Amino acid sequence: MPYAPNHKQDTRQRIIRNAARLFNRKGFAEVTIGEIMTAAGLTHGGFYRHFSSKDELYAEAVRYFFTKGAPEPWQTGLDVSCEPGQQFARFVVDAYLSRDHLEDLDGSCPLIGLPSDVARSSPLVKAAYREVAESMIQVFKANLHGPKARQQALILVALCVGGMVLARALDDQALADDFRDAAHKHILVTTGWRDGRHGRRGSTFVRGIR
Amino acid sequence: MPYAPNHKQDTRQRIIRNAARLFNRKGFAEVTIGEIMTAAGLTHGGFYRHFSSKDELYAEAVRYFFTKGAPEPWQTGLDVSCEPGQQFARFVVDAYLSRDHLEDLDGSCPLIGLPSDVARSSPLVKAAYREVAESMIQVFKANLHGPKARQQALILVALCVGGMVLARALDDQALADDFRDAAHKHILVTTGWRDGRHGRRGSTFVRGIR
DNA sequence: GTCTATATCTCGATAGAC
DNA sequence: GTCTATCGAGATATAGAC
Repeated sequence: MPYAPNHKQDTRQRIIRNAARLFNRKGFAEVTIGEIMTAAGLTHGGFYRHFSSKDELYAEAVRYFFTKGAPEPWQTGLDVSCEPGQQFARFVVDAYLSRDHLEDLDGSCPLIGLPSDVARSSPLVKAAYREVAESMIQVFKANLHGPKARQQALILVALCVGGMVLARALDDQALADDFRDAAHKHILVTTGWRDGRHGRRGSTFVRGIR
Repeated sequence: MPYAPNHKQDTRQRIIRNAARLFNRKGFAEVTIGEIMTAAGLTHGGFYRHFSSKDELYAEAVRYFFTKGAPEPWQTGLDVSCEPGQQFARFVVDAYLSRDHLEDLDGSCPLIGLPSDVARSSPLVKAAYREVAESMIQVFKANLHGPKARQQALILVALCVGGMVLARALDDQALADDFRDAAHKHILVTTGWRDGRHGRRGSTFVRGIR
């Protein structure tokens, strides 16, 4: 018996992990199944023993980010989704709008890596995308107060995603940085989390976040 | 002489117009040249007498929105880019975050229809995308005051784009509406343009905008 | 469970007639 | 300027050996 009991599960996870990376970097249509399988150390013939279609894998790959792919502290926060105080939410904002995150084409949040791809995808994929969005809303909402906590959380998510999506699509790094900084400052000021300085110490603060 | 003097120009414009619509709806990779040419009433063989590659057409299609594709008042504002008062900027925000705009998959602003596609495209395409983004920044900036006018304009753009990009990618219409409304209210309140009611009269206010 | 081999299809781009 | 015809590359998905 040459296969370990959970060998297939491991292989499946390896496929998903590599698919998430490749989809994030190149988009859905531009990645081939053969490419994914090769990256996972397999040949493309065996793909259909794990997934019934490329689309099904796509949904799994989107979900992957917040189940296994996100950095450690983000991970933790998503599980409990109500860490004490504002420390964690502040950490997420810093990390999300950081240059590291902008440049991490492989491992970034799918919310900013795949928005227009998902908008045109199957319900299966959109559902996975919504799960990620809702968990992000929850993270912010848990650290806000008052009756408008949810509405404010939505604004923070829209600002984080909007700022990063634009920064990603722009060839002009100065303009991209302006978008990130403006969004970051505005969030810190309107939430009262801090006086609103970023830029200078932003990148060191979140170094290693991916 | 069976061809009118500007026949080629007209044909070229017809190709671009149909390409913009198809790219917006289906994404870059999912649209074939044959499909575009058929929509323009031609066969795909003649394509390369107008464009040297699919990529070149893509850049033209992105640019098309704000040179010819946007609704009339938006058009006007983009040309002059400094209408008097806040009336025009307010109009743009209403229209941008409207349900009509959300549902207009063919004719929407490329900023929200193609962000992740453009992020992975050639410098040519990204340059066109930047032109659209910068013109939108200008529209807002011209209607804001003080030394922070530009920074505030960036925030408005990020909120408009972020809110709509998320709304587009979500299968849940209630959540999509929440994002649009939250972004809209927040903009009106922080700019002081109005007290911040949307939703109920939002769609009638911008009816006919596309 | 994973391999090789292949059927079937579709695309971008070119060539040459009209 | 636009057509028809076609090349060559590369895709998804399947079949069957091991």
